[in-house]
Amino acid sequence: MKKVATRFAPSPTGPLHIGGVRTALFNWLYSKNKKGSFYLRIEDTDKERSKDKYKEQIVKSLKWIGVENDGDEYIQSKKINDHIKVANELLKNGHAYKCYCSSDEIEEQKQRAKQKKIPYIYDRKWRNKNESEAPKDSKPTIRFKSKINGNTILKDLVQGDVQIDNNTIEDFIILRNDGSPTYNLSASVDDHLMNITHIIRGDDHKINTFKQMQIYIAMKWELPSFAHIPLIHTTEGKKLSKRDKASTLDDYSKIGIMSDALRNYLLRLGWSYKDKEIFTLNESIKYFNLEGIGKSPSKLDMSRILSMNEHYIKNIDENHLFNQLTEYCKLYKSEIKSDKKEKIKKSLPFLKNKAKTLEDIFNNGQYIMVDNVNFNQEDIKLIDDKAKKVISDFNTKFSHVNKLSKETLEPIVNELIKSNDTNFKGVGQPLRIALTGSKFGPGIYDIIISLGKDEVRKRLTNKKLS
RNA sequence: GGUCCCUUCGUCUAUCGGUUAGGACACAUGGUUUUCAUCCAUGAAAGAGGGGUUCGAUUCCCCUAGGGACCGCCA
Repeated sequence: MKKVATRFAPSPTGPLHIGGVRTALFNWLYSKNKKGSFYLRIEDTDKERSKDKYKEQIVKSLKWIGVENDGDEYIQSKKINDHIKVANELLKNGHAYKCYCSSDEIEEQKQRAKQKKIPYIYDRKWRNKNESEAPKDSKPTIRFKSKINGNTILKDLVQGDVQIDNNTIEDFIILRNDGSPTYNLSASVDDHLMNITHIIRGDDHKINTFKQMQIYIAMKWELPSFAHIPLIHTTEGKKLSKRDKASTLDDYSKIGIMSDALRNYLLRLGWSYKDKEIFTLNESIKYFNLEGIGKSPSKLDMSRILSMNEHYIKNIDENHLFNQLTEYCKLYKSEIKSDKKEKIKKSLPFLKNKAKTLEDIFNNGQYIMVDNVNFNQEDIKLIDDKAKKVISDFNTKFSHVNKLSKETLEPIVNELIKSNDTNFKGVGQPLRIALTGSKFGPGIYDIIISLGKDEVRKRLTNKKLS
């Protein structure tokens, strides 16, 4: 058995969206499961649209989600000569021919086909014409001589046997009239040269596969296996595109989605293993297979992403969570001041309890991170004379407490409930507003302990409360 | 329009001819609770339609309908 090799081959012409990330993930997982290799190939032969910043974004995205390529990135534009060499070989052995049609001529044919509502397919005009009839001063394109008769069966590892009439595949261009190779040529040559054994890619490539298979066959190369995975759809049911909102990884990381959670979500989108929902990285490598990939497209569902993230927030190691949080704050919010870090870390057990995202934890922990309380304009109105008395009464008794814990604080609160003839809310709410600026938030004892004695006393004597 | 693909709760899915069609998210209700949450329990919720094949079809085949992808000298 040949060693399994997969690849992910994006073109750096736009930001990588999560459909691409999932394709990369599946390729990577498959290769790791088979103890094979996974390569990253940058298909940058469209010089006009390829941008370095997109390439960097792609590399960064894959790294973020945990997909690592073996070896260096393969830069397609550096291999153009290999592609041209193959084109010439195909030309020499009769599998390709020169086409002298001008682009205007082709364009006209397409228009005509559109008007007549018949499918456009290149009319193979130059397939059998003699070179001597070629117009002068006209540079030809090189077209692949596709099969006209019979049919081809693609044994797709996800979709099963897919049969197509050969005459529906046109004589596609492999070399432009400027001599540069086109996608189908470059991709097949590279896949062959890289010894790719399994090509796992989006369903939208299926027609290309039939073209590329013909190149393989004409060159007498050993065919790789193909697996076409269903596309990810938007909630409207259309193919996800770069223009769609919330389609890049950054769109998710900036709202505080963690990479492990998104990886797990993407893994389960279109793939399943029994009833298992949560997969560690190692488990996903261990269980991933092509049989588990479904045949129908799946829609993106934000609430599932959120709940997956919530699961990870509540279950991962707290040190790890803290690191993720500090990194997140640094990147997208404001860096947590060093004197607040320890307080935040200790408070994570309850801060994370009501969070679906890192952003939620940031918001929940805001009261610890700030030096001065930001009062909610509506909530501060709840501080009436009665509340003020509760606050100052509490402060008096609190000043005698040395060790902060629920056990030492609860008696004080209970006393105040009695002496002020109120209920827990009558005490808890004013204190919460005084300490955090909002009537919503963590439990009052958690707040007090997280802030520390000095900070609590400082906040309880805030002039805005008197 | 042509070619190809798809179709189980709202969503992601399990089922590989015999199940009260299972799980998860979301939703609803109840309980716990000091606010907001968490947590726990319960509930509602699906085989697109029609033909076959079979003792028996969600499962296999065909047709219809609906949805999607592709149809570049882009990748």
